Amino acid sequence: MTDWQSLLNPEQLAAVTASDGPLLVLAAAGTGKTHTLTYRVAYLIEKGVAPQNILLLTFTNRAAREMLERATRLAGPAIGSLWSGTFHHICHRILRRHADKVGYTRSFLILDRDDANGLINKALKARVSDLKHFPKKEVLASLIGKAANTQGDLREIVENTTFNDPVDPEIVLAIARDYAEMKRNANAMDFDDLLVLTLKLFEEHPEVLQEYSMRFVHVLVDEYQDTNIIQARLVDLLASHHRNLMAVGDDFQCIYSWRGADFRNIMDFPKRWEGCEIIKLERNYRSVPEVLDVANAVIAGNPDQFQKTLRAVRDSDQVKPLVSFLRDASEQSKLVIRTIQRALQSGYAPSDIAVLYRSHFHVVELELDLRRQRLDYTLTSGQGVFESVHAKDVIAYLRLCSGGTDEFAFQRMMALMPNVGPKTAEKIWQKMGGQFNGALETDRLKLSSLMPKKAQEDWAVIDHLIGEYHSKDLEHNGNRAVSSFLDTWYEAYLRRNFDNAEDRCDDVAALAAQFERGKPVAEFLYDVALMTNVDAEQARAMDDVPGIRLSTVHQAKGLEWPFVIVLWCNEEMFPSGRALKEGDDAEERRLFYVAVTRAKDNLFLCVPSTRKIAHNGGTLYLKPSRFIKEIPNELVSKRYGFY
DNA sequence: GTTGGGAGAATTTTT
DNA sequence: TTCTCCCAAC
Repeated sequence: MTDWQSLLNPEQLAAVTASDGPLLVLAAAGTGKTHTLTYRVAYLIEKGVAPQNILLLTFTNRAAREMLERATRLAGPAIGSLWSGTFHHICHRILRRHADKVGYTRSFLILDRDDANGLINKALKARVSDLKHFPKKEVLASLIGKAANTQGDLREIVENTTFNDPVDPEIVLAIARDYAEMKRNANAMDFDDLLVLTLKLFEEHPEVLQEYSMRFVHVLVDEYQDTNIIQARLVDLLASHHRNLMAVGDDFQCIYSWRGADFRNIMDFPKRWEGCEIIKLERNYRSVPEVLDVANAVIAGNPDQFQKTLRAVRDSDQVKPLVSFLRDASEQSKLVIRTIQRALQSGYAPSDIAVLYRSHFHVVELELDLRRQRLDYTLTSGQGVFESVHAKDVIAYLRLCSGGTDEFAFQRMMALMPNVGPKTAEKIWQKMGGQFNGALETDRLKLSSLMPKKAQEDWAVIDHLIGEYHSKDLEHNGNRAVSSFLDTWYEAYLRRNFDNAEDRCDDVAALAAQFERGKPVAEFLYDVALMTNVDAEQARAMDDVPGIRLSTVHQAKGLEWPFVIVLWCNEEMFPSGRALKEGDDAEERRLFYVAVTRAKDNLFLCVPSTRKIAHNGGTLYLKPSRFIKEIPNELVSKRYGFY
């Protein structure tokens, strides 16, 4: 028997050993949320609950992996049969079994953002002639996504949004309908559909819901404050039979409302789950009191929260967080680099240091300077490896190899052929009768005969590869399939078309290396579809020595570093001007709170006073962030200029 | 219909 | 500085 008492503080112990029934754990930053959740899993298993009767829902793959690893260490390998993963993963898993009940086949495809935007663009072009005075595909995608994630009325959303030019909601509705129809015809779901259709499945097929709600005796949800209405509803349904629901979250850290997250879900949890127990975790093990004082001061600016105060467990180190007022980006860069070098000299490892910022473009200049100084860093924001064109090409090739009808992979491969553009590709697709299965020789022969003369030679190579690696051979030869593709054709293609072909090849090789762990290709392809650049970087960093971490605040949630530097604490930057246009500053303040609470020992806040405007070279004056002004003077040291 | 050049715009956060 | 769109030439 495990001695839980010696491993946990009284509040954590209460949460871990809570009896059956609904339970809300309000866990402030750094109070051992993950710790508590993993011990809860281990406790349940020790108590005799079978792992396959436990469902653990998270928001990121990283959190899922981390908790599973830790719980395995506590409870042993049997834990493998526990269901854990992101909402999207679990929904995906469920839909693979029941997709036929919501109008799809079980071999449905998953659209990434580019695929989805491409379809929307198609609908847009068909409906609107004057594209200059109509919202772009990205804007339309976000409107449609907002409607899906909030289960709201698209017309209302359009009517309540301000555009440069007046927009007829009818046209947007028509485009949304076209988009939905195209998805269905292609047997494809976007990310939102995974959630929406699972909910639909449960609501329309009580027998399916019953199977899962009976199976999951215990449902545990991490980061509950970031659930949107669909996710909250899914959780309610899944836990409806046994009523053993443990929701863990921190309303202070709700930072995804632009994606439909609604922190009222956590505020209303006690109402929806009557008689639920509430436990607050407020003892912070992470940070020195100087950092926590700032964090508490920052969040005090927000109304409408569960009252929680971070209480330090650690002793003071007598060093207050530092606010540095600087002239411009280059001075900021210099200061950051000097700070990093001093930290390294005093014995910190590069991986102890993180540089955080509101938006990816804030870090571009610093990245160049770090490279010049030959400091190792890991950048996780911006476009990830899996989002790059070349990675998608390779994935499309793998999808074709693995058989089944996949119009998106088909179109992408066609576009790589010389003299084949969108029109020809579409024509060939039609002549193929709207299908191509790489596993069927008849399909491959037919396709080869339809290729234009100029593309024949290139296609013959690909056709040969697909033939060689079709379904059954492919299963455990993913990396070989990819390296053959690279060696016999794609590398040459890259060299012909790009001057950074080397880098692209490296990315592809890294992708091939993902197979080394013996994962079947089909599974790999599903994972890739739901993977983010954070996951990609992490997979890569496993072998490398991780350097200084450069990350957006969003990606930094749940992580901690001894040294944290926050860039661009200015109005318009942090809080972001765009976000302010959408609503009040409460969410930006929560985001700033998340940034501050990542720091264990040292916190540096940078406040440059100007920035360059990228295109015309002009200079823009920036006020210090309101969040800096809200911190009482005595809680921080202030430094002006670069010494 | 495709391709490549050139001009122009643009920079939130992510499953 | 990097992607994206538009137009003109093959």
